[in-house]
Amino acid sequence: MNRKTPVKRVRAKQRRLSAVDRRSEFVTKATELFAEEGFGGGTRALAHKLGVTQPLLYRYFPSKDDLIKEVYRKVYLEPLEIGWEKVLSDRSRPLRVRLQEFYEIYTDAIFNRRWLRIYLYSGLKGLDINRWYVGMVKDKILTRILRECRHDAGLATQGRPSAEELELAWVFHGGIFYYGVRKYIYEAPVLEDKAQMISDALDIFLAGFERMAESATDRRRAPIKVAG
Amino acid sequence: MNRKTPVKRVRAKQRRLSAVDRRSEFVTKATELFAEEGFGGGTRALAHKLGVTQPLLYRYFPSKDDLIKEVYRKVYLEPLEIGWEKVLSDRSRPLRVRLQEFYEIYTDAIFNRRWLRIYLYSGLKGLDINRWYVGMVKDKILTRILRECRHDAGLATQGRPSAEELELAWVFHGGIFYYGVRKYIYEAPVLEDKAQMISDALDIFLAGFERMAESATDRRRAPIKVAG
DNA sequence: AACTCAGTTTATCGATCGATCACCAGAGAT
DNA sequence: ATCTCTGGTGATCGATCGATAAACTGAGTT
Repeated sequence: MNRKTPVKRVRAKQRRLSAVDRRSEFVTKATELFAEEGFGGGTRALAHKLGVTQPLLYRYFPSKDDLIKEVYRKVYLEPLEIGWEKVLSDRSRPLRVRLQEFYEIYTDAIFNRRWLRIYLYSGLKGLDINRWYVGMVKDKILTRILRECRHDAGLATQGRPSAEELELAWVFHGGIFYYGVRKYIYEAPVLEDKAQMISDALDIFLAGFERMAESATDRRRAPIKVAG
Repeated sequence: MNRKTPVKRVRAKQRRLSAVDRRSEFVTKATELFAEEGFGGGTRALAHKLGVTQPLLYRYFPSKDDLIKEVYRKVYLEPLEIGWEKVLSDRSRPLRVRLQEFYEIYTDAIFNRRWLRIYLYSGLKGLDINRWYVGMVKDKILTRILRECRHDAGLATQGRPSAEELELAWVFHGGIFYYGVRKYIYEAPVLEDKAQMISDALDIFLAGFERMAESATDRRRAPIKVAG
């Protein structure tokens, strides 16, 4: 072993891809990696997942941060492609059925390990896109649900929902969301029948909304609150 | 400037602390740091927060991981010091009042940026302590609440709650928890009156539980579910 | 057969990370 | 005044990080 053996370096069969394919493969695998390791996941580990070397990343993205932004875009925008608004607003079907179907579709889209973990990691970073998403949920989902509920209860559907109504909807929505967190982040045992969980949650939400609507018609402000 | 000036290196006034004080100061500041930066936060940044040098950390902790474990212990065990069970189980007071008070105390303890962020970060790491905490919530809080609810509704309080009951309680609990996440993690606007939010959430949960209890006495299994 | 050019690799840089070691400093005991 | 014990510092190591520069490779064009 005193001679520098010219081993010819059997290079792993270099798999060439088109630029667009390679780029999207980077984003896909980066989503997987960052979902597991957080955004601190290394560029070398990412390259390894693709079976390429690390500097190749920088032919497609100026920096790791740009790659991360692409991951955000993909993760946040992907589930939005399904048309939600229609399901909620189609008044030819009963409200209860619409809500059930909407939340089954919505949770089918976001209840998976990848989406939830990326969402939580990005939330902890306090990025604008996360605030944008929360605002979107409020405007496109909760406000719409409340409007339909008011319509269904024979109330005026004008203007914005009250802060208390909105909070009610948030607690309901958050309760369902937390089911996904428990199952896919904490990996805790949950009620297997997701549709049943949604149905039960809807039962109590709708009952609660009716109760609130009734007391709101009686008095101007419902003094339900019990002193702590 | 051609001579090596012996500037005498005015060393920052070395603030000596007792071993126990310094150690606990490390844990406290580490909690702050890790809450903001995640557990990837650097040991040098931590030392800087104490106004000491980085190697000093290793006189008190064998490794960064041991420090992290200490942070876990402190964060997870601190809010447990308040006696919860008593508030929930004191049947001399109305159930509604007990639940309201319990959740006000509980959320006072955990609804702050530090606790919630450490909790989420540790949850994403999938550590045992996180599973332990979730199990604790289930056994010490939700199961107890359900037992009191059953007692209040004149039902049998034997044995474990059904999976569906438990899920109902989880959705309720998760809805309240998500209020804290929205406020302190997403920093989104929330209904300012936390007690009001708890009161409203309790209203719909209790109404929902009664409904469920009624249908459970009628039929053996409530076929409420609407096909999706 | 020689040329071209886009996809990929090798080698390496500077910064930062957790961790180790030898040494320093100062309050209390003798 | 000296010794001792302990909290604290300075210097530095090896590993790993994101990023850059230059060289290589091979299918398509001429």
